[in-house]
Amino acid sequence: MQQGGTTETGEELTPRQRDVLDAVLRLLVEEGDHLTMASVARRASCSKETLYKWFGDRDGLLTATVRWQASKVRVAPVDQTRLDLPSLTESLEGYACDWLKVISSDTSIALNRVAIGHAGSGKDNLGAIVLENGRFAMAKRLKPVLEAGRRVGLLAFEDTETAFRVFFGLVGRDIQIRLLLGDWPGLTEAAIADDAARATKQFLALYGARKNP
Amino acid sequence: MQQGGTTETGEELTPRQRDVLDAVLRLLVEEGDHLTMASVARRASCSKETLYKWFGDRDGLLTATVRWQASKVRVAPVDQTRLDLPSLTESLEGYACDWLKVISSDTSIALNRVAIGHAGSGKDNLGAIVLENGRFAMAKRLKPVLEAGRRVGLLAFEDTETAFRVFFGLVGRDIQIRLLLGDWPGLTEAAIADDAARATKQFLALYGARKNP
DNA sequence: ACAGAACCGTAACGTACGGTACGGAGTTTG
DNA sequence: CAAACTCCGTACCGTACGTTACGGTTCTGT
Repeated sequence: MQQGGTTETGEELTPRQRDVLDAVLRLLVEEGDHLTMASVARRASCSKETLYKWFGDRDGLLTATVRWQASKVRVAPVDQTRLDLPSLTESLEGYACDWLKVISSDTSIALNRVAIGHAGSGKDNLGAIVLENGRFAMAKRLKPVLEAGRRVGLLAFEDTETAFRVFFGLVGRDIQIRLLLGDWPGLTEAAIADDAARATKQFLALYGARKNP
Repeated sequence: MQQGGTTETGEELTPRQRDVLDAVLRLLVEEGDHLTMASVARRASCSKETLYKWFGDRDGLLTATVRWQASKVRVAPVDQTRLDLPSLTESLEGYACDWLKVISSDTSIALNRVAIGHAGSGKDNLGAIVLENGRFAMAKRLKPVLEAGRRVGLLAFEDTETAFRVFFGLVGRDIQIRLLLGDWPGLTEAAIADDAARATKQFLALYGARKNP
């Protein structure tokens, strides 16, 4: 399962350090895991010695970068003031849009790629960090909405986790794996909106409560 | 390496060469992309010179390995003799089972990881090969079934591609990305069967002809 | 049996890169 | 100004690994 890990949220970073990590992020998008400590130092206009002093080693730098990006992505939770079918639909669609935008962003793709590469040579836990701040964070954010929907009789399901995973599948489908493998399933703003609407409609068709007695 | 690799299906390989590629496959599962030419030569009991003579360079070896694995995975197409709801359901469930077994296998995970890593440092087209023999091959295999189902009035959809992708999402959900990132969503034989049945049921609920548009 | 090709094992070469050391410039403290 | 600290730029070191080279052994055809 997800190990709790040190819950350092990527804070206690100086502005200068954030700049460095942003440079790493940009390099990661451009060169993938192929970036070298020298290229980072050059791009960030800092010395390698400083990199090692701040982040320990290459893996530490990568880990800090993943954490830093994760701390930036935190989106506002979907809050439910009044719950009716239109507002629930809107929440789900907005959530799906957010999610599709995240997974199709250059940064997310690059980060997932490097985390997956490291998961192969299982040295550090980049994969766990990415998973914790991606897939699991999104679940934590959506589940209260699903359960609220069930409480007021708009949704019907037994297991929240299962329902979430179905929604996840309906939204993401083959998009993430294709992007990671270098395919480009043309995700425009409009296509994302369409996808979000379709996924929401289908999810409601599967888990929407029938007319109550 | 000089590309020129067109539609080489991984054939014209001698048995000895296949043995070598199988060794690469095993090493890929064990060490990920971290394998060295020396380790391959040692494991396969061949000389490095032979590796370079046969496969050109490291990327050529990896490409040949991906092609070789792809040529092994070819599963028999789902054939439809008579089409009624039970047989369609069975076809879809069987297909989903196959697919889940493939994506959760050590070999598939290792291969997807290395292909994704290479897609990042976009040097060769491993990602395209994996995609072509994975996701797209599965689509080619299932689409005739879906269209046959529509022809006899069991299914209702406009775009076959869209319907396929929804089924893909319902089956795979978050499983592949979690496996690639090193998470282990406990996929037993029984869990796979359950998942396949659930996905099929939900797909029929969405696209079964009895349903409203 | 013999020549030549194919192949194995190992050694050697060159380079890329992670990690370290050091001098110097800028800033803070006193 | 001086001492202490931080950090940049660069040179340096050791190692890992891709690639090549070569001597020795097995296989193949005549």
